[in-house]
Amino acid sequence: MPDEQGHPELEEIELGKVLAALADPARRRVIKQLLEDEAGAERHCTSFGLQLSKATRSHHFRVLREAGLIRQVDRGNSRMAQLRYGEIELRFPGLLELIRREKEEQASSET
Amino acid sequence: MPDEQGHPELEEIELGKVLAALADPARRRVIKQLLEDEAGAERHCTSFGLQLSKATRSHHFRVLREAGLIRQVDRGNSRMAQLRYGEIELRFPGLLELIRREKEEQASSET
DNA sequence: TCGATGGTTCTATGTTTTACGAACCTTTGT
DNA sequence: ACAAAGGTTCGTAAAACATAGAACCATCGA
Repeated sequence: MPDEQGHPELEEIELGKVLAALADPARRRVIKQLLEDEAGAERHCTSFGLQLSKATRSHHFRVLREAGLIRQVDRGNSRMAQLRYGEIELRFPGLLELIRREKEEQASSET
Repeated sequence: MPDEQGHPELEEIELGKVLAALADPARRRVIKQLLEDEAGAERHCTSFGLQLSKATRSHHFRVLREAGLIRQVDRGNSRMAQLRYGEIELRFPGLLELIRREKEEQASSET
């Protein structure tokens, strides 16, 4: 079962949910940016340049979190996002590389 | 542009569409079964054990085709489905392996 | 030729997803 | 204590999606 903050354990991460989470261009964009940072980097949720209201942003981060792709850590007032790289790589080896390689225009110009 | 039957060319296959196609358990099930056959095998569309009306089945096969995951070939009365394994592997190496490895219960018991 | 078979398309319906404003909660900083 | 800042949740509206029945169009086989 997910922890109090809604993070699934490694074994609970489901391929279906992960694929659904990554099917959205905005969420893929978040993951892509996290992939460009150094391992374990934490990023502020507003730092991804998403042209969305904060309610919608919150929604997308929830989907990513519940799918198991990111971990959200409370840092006082803010909530930082961290890619669960090692775990995802362990569970679905190669998946994140495919996301990383996608051209940026493709992810943003999608229908 | 897609060919007359709606098959995208290799370069036109988009990660977003592929992920969206694979996010559905029924469609993932089809791909999984195709992965179990020998390379290049053709399967009859009714042979996947989908508990769905033929209209819905047709819809799912269309999504798979337009995403570029399968090729549909007319064989007289029937339309056979063929996994575009080599092409997908070329474009998104490792992706199909992830699908193959997913446990069957997980794919079918999803919400 | 004609009925049965296999598939697609159209239309309709219910569900899910995306999106946003408004209200709300918490922490920070003064 | 209180206002500002960062996020979540709620209510809601619009779009997208899954599903199936019905009409339709081929092809196959008798």
